[in-house]
Amino acid sequence: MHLSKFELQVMAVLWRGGELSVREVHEALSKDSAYTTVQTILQRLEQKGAVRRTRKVGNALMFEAAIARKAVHRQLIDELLDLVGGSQPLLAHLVDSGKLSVEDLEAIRKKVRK
Amino acid sequence: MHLSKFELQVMAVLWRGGELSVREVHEALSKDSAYTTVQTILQRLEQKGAVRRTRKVGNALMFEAAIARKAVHRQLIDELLDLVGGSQPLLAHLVDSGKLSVEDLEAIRKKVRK
DNA sequence: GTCGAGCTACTACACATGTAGTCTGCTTGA
DNA sequence: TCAAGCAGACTACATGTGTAGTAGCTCGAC
Repeated sequence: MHLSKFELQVMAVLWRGGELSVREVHEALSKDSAYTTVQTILQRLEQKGAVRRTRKVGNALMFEAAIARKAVHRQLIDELLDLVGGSQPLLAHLVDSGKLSVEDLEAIRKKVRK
Repeated sequence: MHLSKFELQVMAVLWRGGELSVREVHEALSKDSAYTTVQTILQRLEQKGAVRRTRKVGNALMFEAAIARKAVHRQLIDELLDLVGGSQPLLAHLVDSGKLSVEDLEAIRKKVRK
């Protein structure tokens, strides 16, 4: 399954918020897009099986993520690794651009040990 | 500027190979796509300013990358960081999926020191 | 019971992308 | 010199994606 950039943003909202209505997702997205646009994306996500309807609250349908955030993120990361040529180059880039500090590395090293 | 997945694959070939003809790029891509498809992609990349023609060798045009691999990769990585929520989660994923060893971390740590 | 606000379902459209065919012209070897 | 072949230019098309409007239904308040 492939999710577009906007679809991923909507998924991110659902992963954070759990069960949400279209309106709630729309508000979480800072309203850069129209309400109906968010609605359409949610519909497409449902067709793709990434999201499911749970119940109706008043007039509104509630949606929740139907796929795991971890799985999706892992796939994204794997694709990126292919493009940049592995973990080493990726980390090198992060260090270069100052996005990875010695403290970050230390924290991860502890995790690996466990 | 936004490059699609296939466009990125073509760029990767050019970053590796330097100045190449359409045929050479096509062969480097394992011929999963038709020759003319690669031709089209190269054309689009040229329109986007990601690639430029250098000279003619016999009948064939030669192409080379007009944008730096580093800059493109950095952008890709930044986008991914946004999606997964920063370096920490990214590294955590890498560790989880066994793509990041203690040795990798050690190597990077040395780099940071420098 | 009725009406209005809000929500869904359906439809639409432009642009990006992956894919590739065809036509025409240049190049080079015979 | 002339033809065969290779290459470029142009064209085409299905699908994905971002974007949003409209029509009609539903629920709650009065």
